[in-house]
Amino acid sequence: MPKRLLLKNAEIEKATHSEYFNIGLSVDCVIFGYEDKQLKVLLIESDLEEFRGMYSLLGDLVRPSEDLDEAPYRVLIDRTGLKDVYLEQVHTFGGLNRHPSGRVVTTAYYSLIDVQHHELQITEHEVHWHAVNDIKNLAFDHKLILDTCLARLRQQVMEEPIVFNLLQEKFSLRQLQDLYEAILGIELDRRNFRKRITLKNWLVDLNEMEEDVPHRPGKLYKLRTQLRREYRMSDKQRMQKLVV
Amino acid sequence: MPKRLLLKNAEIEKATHSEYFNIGLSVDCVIFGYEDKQLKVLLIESDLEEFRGMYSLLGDLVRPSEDLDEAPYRVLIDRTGLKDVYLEQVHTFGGLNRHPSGRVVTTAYYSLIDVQHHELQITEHEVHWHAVNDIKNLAFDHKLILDTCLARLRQQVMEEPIVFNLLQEKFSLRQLQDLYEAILGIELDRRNFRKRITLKNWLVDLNEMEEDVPHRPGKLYKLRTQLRREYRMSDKQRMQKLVV
DNA sequence: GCAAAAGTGTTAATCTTACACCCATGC
DNA sequence: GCATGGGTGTAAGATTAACACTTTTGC
Repeated sequence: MPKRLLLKNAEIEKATHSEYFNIGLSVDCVIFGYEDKQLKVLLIESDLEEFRGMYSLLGDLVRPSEDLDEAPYRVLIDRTGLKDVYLEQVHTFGGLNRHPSGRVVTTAYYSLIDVQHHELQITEHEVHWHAVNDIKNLAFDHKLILDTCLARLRQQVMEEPIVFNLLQEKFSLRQLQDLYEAILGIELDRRNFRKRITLKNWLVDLNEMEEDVPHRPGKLYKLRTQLRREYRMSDKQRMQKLVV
Repeated sequence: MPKRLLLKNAEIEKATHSEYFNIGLSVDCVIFGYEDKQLKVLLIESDLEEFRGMYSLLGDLVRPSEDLDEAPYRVLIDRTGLKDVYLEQVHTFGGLNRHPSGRVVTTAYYSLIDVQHHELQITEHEVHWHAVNDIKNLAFDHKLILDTCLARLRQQVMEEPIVFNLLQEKFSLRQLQDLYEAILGIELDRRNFRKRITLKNWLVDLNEMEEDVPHRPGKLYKLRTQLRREYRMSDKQRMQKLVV
């Protein structure tokens, strides 16, 4: 007899499977910043004995009454004081033994923030910026998570104007190029770079110049206002916009 | 006093947060197939009262002792009898009220299978192929999941030789082009299509001809063996290969 | 005047697109 | 012999890659 013909309601379904509601769910944030011409990521010294002396990403368990996509915002606000950050879900890691506390599945997000943002406050003194290139290993499977997010960032950066979240509002083309080079890990031709950026029509010429540079100052630009609005949003918010 | 300086061990950490281990985790599979020049997806009539008469994706709760990435394989084997399928994790959906049974977060995968595979057996008679283009709505948030997976498939298809998982081993260029058109929803120029495919060097000419076609038969090709090995693997397996 | 970086254009190569005719087969 | 799709090449346009010199400023 095909049991599927008997409709169940959701309450019965839940009771039947209650033993399955026994997996922890967390989010981990790869918070990228840009400083000293290097791509950096915010890490905290692990507070677990098992990973003494190692660093880990910033994350937290998802609360039972919070949307999955809200959790990384909470983490960002708690750890950096910043809201309205750019956030993108990347991948969910669910290996059986990835966490010593038991079964914890984690959804990884990456975030781009301006390290000079006036509201940025990293209060905990165990939290620091680390150059991505210098990171050899991390607690848990966080090195894999970092690598996955970095690969995704590199891919996205070629297509959409998201890197501006890593810069202050005003920047020169040289600063922008340095940033692309830091993210992609390659050198770019200056003329071709400027041509491509111009073609994309992302920028507004501010008719201002750099100041206090020990050489000929460059022009300052900013991201077009409409794009800045669009690409400071998370992918979730963009997705909702698509639906409307 | 900064509490973070007191190292916790994992056991204490778990005890502290036990109330958080109260979220269900499931996987949902968007199983794509190709038949009658249409992209199809495998759906089941919902067995929940709340969604009576609606269809939903094939999914299941993740077992406490199973890797997240193994769960969709189990679903595939249970529902289709197929193993070694192409599977790719796409996105995790964790809205608060997405499931009437309570808090269930789901990780969506898409899969590509050959509807003519000799081992394919869809035993449950509530499970059927549906043309993707005809699907207007689904139970839960499954329409959103389907759309997200379709968008990802369209993107991947342009870059990597994965569509061959939807075809039998031998195929003509016409069949291949029809498939691309079905997935992308656009028409392609035959000459340019053949040129691009030739350039990519994905195919081996089998020196065989189509049979039983009511017109001039086309040549048959297959995917190069090495690529077939690589791209029948899931992204998890490919990722592991990268690490080695 | 020298060091440092800004700013700028052209050419060759590659890739993409659009497009039309003859050919082989089944009926 | 006719209907159906198989098979093929070329030219124009767009994109990308490589490459060097002059200008402006701070010191």
